[in-house]
Amino acid sequence: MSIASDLIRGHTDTIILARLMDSDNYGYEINKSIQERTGGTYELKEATLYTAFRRLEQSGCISSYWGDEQTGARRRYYKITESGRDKYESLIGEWKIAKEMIDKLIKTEGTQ
Amino acid sequence: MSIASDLIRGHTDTIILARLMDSDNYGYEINKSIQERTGGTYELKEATLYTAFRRLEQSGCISSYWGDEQTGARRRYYKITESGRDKYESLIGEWKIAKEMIDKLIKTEGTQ
DNA sequence: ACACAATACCTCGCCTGTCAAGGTATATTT
DNA sequence: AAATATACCTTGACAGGCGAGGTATTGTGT
Repeated sequence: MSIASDLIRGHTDTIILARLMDSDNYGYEINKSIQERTGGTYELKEATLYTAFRRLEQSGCISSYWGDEQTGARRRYYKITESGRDKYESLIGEWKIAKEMIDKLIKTEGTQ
Repeated sequence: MSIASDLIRGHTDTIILARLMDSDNYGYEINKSIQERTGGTYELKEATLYTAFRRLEQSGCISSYWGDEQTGARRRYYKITESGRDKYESLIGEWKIAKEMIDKLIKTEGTQ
């Protein structure tokens, strides 16, 4: 397994929502853009990715529609909803808190 | 559930190992020290804590022994092993990488 | 012409970690 | 006598990640 797969767990939704903040996009491309951002270090597994899409759609954070490609494989595009944008902002906030908390917790120096 | 329980997932082992780097300690006290460090914001649930102890002991990161208290409830003390110290250092390294990676992945700005 | 890789989607079932809910036993406080 | 705090533990359910499998279309290499 790669370096940090378990550490990323719980951030999948945030990562996907972030990719949809600027513009609609489809699964395969979203995944590639994630790989590019980490220089190939990290990639969402397809099963994880599509599971997350279902979860996010069910909870109203994203909606989906089929693209009208004349050629090539069909693409399902995802669009972030207003509620999804709110969710993203709140997840970002949680991450900031969690980051500080973890840093506090994994250091060896005594309290204070 | 509290703010960031799912985001901490995967760091439990690191958090526990960190608490044992300086000195041996027992479960209940370890958990209290974790609560104190976050000002009560976060606490490991007991089931999670003891599951983690089993896991860490099985993988050779910690060893355990019963304290010789003359009074009060019995205490099982945990001691970090050499291999546990190595593991801790490597987990810290992974955290640094993961932290940067997540920061890259959850931002909305374009690549580069 | 034919095989293979790449694009693009999807599901099933296992594994692992978390945790609610329950339990035990001792010591102290009310 | 009852409640609280200390201190340990297990069981079973649940959720997320992902390996392994699948479908269909288009482009590339020989």
